[in-house]
Amino acid sequence: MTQLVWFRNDLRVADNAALTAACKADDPVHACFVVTPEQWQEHDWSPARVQFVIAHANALAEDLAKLGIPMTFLQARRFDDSLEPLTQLCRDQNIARVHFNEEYGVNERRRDKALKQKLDDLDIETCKYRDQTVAPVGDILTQQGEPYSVFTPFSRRWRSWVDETQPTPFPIPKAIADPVKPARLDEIPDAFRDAPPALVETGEDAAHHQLEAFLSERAGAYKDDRDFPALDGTSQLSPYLANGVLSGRQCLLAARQAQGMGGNQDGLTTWISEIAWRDFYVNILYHYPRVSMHRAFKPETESLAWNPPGEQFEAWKEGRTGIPIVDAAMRQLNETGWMHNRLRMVTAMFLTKNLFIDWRLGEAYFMSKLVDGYLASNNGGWQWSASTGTDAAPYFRVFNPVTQSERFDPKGEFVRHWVPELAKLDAKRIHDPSKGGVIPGGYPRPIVDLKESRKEAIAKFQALKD
DNA sequence: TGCGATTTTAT
DNA sequence: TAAAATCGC
Repeated sequence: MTQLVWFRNDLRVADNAALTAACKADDPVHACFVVTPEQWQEHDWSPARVQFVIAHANALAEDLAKLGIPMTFLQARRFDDSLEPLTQLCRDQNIARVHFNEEYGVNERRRDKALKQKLDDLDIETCKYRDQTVAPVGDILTQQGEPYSVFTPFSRRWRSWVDETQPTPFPIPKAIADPVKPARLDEIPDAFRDAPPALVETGEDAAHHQLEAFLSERAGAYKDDRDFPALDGTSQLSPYLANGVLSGRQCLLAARQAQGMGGNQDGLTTWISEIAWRDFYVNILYHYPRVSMHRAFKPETESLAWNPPGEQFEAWKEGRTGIPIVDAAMRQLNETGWMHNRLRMVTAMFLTKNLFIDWRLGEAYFMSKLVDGYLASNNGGWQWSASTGTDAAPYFRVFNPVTQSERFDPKGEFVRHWVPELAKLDAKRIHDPSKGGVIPGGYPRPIVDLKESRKEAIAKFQALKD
């Protein structure tokens, strides 16, 4: 009776429901991971993310090898092509049960359903686990048994679920056999060769060190510092979370322990609510699959006539809009594969409201660059900014990127770092160099009038009501 | 986590 | 008369 664990978006040995279940019986355990480059391209995975995933799939194979669990790396072009090698592996290894943790994108769900049917025919059992979130997906519901579509009541319910349930992470399974030689993926698929340098260290241990360092050194100031992109105010754990090297549950438990030890309660509470946001958006994806099918959560916004993406879209992508904070943020994204969260909102709102370009194009571009690209959160964030989503920004509440820059980068340090053309401007002028004085050579004038475009966007949303 | 116009309030 | 509160997009 050999057990197979299929790893996908859960590249960890600690706190892994599928792995824990597979190791429970006294049976041999095998592991596998499927490389699907064309599917990844269709899903706009970035080179940074693919390289992160491959590095962590290798690290996982090493950790599993120490537990006596051999890893097989399978190759397929797309999800559809992955069923055949998976079932072949099951036959070769005489697998009795396949264990995996659920994923919630439509293509992933279709793939898993098709695999289950195939395995049923072969008399192989399929065991799936709701391990992507802190509270199992689908369990946080209103008193009427409906899914929440507003964050605040969701998070209240989520918090009391956490208090009642006191979830604890699964420990790393004990070794089930002698160590084996780890398998290794050496090839990076061609499309993903060109990536920025790794943002964070590789491996589950490194992820846990970073979590501990954040909680002991910076989480206390999180509430005060997290909105200032020039500060090191955020946890920087998102690449690990997005790809399952860390679980939300591990982060939550570590944060609650830090709270119990008297850490700054406000900072930790604010950070915990970010973990709740992650669960919230995964639940939205689960209950409303249309959001992962390029559809708006709010159907009436489907009729908005977005501007065709032309030169303005190119300028946004490349960080030459003439709005310094937008350009600084886009250059940070392009050069590092990561963007500060406040700036994700600022740049997304600028694209969707001031340039009035379809949020789907921005969503796809972010995915194509981010090392922490995570369907649920990225889609949720974009639809929030575009006012097409659940609990979205009201359409009339449009960020002014210059005001945001003055408020959250008051000395202009962040802008100065990423837009060196403007380095000589003082803190008064750097947020809006087109306002009086000479614009430094090579830096463009704003490609859009912020005031006018804001008014037009509000009018277009207003017209939906008539 | 908006902004600007208008009305009300404090002195 | 200026600051604060309120209103509507």
